Amino acid sequence: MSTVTITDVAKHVGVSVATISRHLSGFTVRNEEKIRQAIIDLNYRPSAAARNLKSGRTGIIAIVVPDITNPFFASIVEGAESAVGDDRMILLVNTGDSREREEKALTQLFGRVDGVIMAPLTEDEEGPSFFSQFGLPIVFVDRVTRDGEKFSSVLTDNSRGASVATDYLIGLGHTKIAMISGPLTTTPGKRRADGFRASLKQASLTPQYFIESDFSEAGGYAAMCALLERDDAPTAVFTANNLMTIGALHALRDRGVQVPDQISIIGFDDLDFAELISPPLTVIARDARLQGSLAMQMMIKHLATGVSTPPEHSMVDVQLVERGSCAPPREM
Amino acid sequence: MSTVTITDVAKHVGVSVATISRHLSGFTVRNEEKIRQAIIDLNYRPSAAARNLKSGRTGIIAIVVPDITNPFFASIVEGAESAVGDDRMILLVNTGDSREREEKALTQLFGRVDGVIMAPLTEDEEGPSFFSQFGLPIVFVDRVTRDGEKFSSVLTDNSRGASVATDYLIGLGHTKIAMISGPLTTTPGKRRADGFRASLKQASLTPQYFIESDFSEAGGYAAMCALLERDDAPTAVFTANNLMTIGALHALRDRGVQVPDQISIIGFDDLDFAELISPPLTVIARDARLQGSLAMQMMIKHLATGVSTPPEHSMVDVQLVERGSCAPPREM
DNA sequence: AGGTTATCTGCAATCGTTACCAGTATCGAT
DNA sequence: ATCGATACTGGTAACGATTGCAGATAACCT
Repeated sequence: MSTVTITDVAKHVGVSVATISRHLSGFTVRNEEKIRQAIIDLNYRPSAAARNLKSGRTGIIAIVVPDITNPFFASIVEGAESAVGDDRMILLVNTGDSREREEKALTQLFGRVDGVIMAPLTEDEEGPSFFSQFGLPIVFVDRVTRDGEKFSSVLTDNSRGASVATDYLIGLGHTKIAMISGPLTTTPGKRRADGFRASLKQASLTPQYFIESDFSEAGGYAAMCALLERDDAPTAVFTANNLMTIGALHALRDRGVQVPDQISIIGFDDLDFAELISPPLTVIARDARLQGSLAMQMMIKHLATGVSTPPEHSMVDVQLVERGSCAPPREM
Repeated sequence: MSTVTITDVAKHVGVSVATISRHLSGFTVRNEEKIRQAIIDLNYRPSAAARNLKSGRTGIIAIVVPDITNPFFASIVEGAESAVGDDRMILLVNTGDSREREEKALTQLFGRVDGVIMAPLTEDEEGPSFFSQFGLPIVFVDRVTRDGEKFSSVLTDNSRGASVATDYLIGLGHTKIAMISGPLTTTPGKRRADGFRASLKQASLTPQYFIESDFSEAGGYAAMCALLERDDAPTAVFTANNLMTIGALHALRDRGVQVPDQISIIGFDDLDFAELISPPLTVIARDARLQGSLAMQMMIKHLATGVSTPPEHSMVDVQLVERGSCAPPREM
């Protein structure tokens, strides 16, 4: 099969390997045309492995996500892909949100990739040395670590997003407002919970309907069921991510609870089909594709300017997309 | 930084590099414990590039998809990830369904990966030599090429799926049945159209409402609009993939057309939120995760058994998931 | 003790490319 | 004709790991 090396091409043309190499690197050489032809004739493709070994670079950037089937992360990846350029490729790692797999991935990634974009949910618990030890450029997406000063990041204003959602419900007249939260050990989980609590406090309400869940559809379902079983059920609920929103909606549907007549619901992160749901879903939206693209741009810039450049941080905005799943409480 | 080589470790322990290498490869050597300690102390990680160069293997398998934000492909990738094992990783290429990017990817992939799982929509037009020239093991997902005998594949019974959908609509009493088809240049596009036509013919109906679209949400939207503008509009529509189904539903919603009262709709490929739509969407479903996992298993098996093994082909089944978006035609 | 395995070791070649170094041909200017 | 500058060229040492070979040491047997 295709085990043609630069030496074969050199022999075929009758020049040295150095000349072929120079041609490949874009320098002008004497037998341009003959070389070009020989490369095609022999079906020669430079060995990426050998190049990596010499240059120390691989042209591959890794993206670590907890769950690629979550539309939010799929969009992150797609955004990153769109910004990756012609000379680099993306290596995807799906951790299933397991800390162990994440760590193993980082170890395996070393030497295979030039940098890593990390968009997982788990919070760093290892302290400052953990990520630094790998000696890899890292850009974090929506995650804060104790290594914060050393790595770039693309963040969401999570607490503001949660506040906007909560304020919106308060503005509609709700007082019995629930939150189905993500794990408080994660950056987005914690920040969104903070925003929720802050808004309630501002309105002199207490967070009596706060449930910590796990960002999964099943978790959202279970949490919603728990809320509905209370004697004094809430009239509005804020779900902290897209999957839990879907789970909660399933629960409401299964119980025959009418939205927004009996309960209002607002989710964090938009969904492609939010308008198709009945009623159309009101959400806090942000541009995931942009976040992915921004992260990739940072990485490329970092790779170009060298290791010594100080880390950058950018914050993408959130906005309320009002559709039909929230209304004033029925009876007050 | 971490530019520790095997030589450094060898010096540190006071043995030759060969010994370290053997330890790394699992052979028993004399100073096990000292070596283990030195590796930790120096934070040594073997260079993947050097290993690749020697062994000719990278431990990376590429997956080429047209659009990672399409839930179907996200599930394919997730399934493949789940089957990849501890010693390999996945490199993702998002082609945006561009034939050009696909070809470029294949070129770049050579030498970087041990094999490629191709799940793109574009049909091979280059003839038998195109994929073979790269000398890479390839497993195709839901795609037939002229190189068919040389490569393994995981296929869907597309034409049966389309027939089941069409027969279902016919069984409900529909005669004015539309199909919003994918491009006929793609395997799934063509096969699904074939199944649709075959079923109509069986029932002595003519495919007068057949529209060839592009598997995109916008395409589905436009096609649905075109159908609705006809004087003699269809009473049922079969959309050939998930994105076009979403587009068609948006069109119906925007026009205020009631489903299933005024029109019945059945889609190909299930959606997470199909039950949340009102009415819940009836679809032809298949197990995308399984397809991805199967493809990866084939690849790993192929890599293990060597190049000479004959290609395998497997076919995953489709099934009708009846929900609420189809009903008998109102007026006949 | 002597001989035979068995086990481990270091040396050095190798993988395919790039980059440094020195060498040669070509050219124009004197 | 000589000189220097310019433009290419080929030889070769890296890059960091693996592996066949042969030598060394230890273990075992008679």
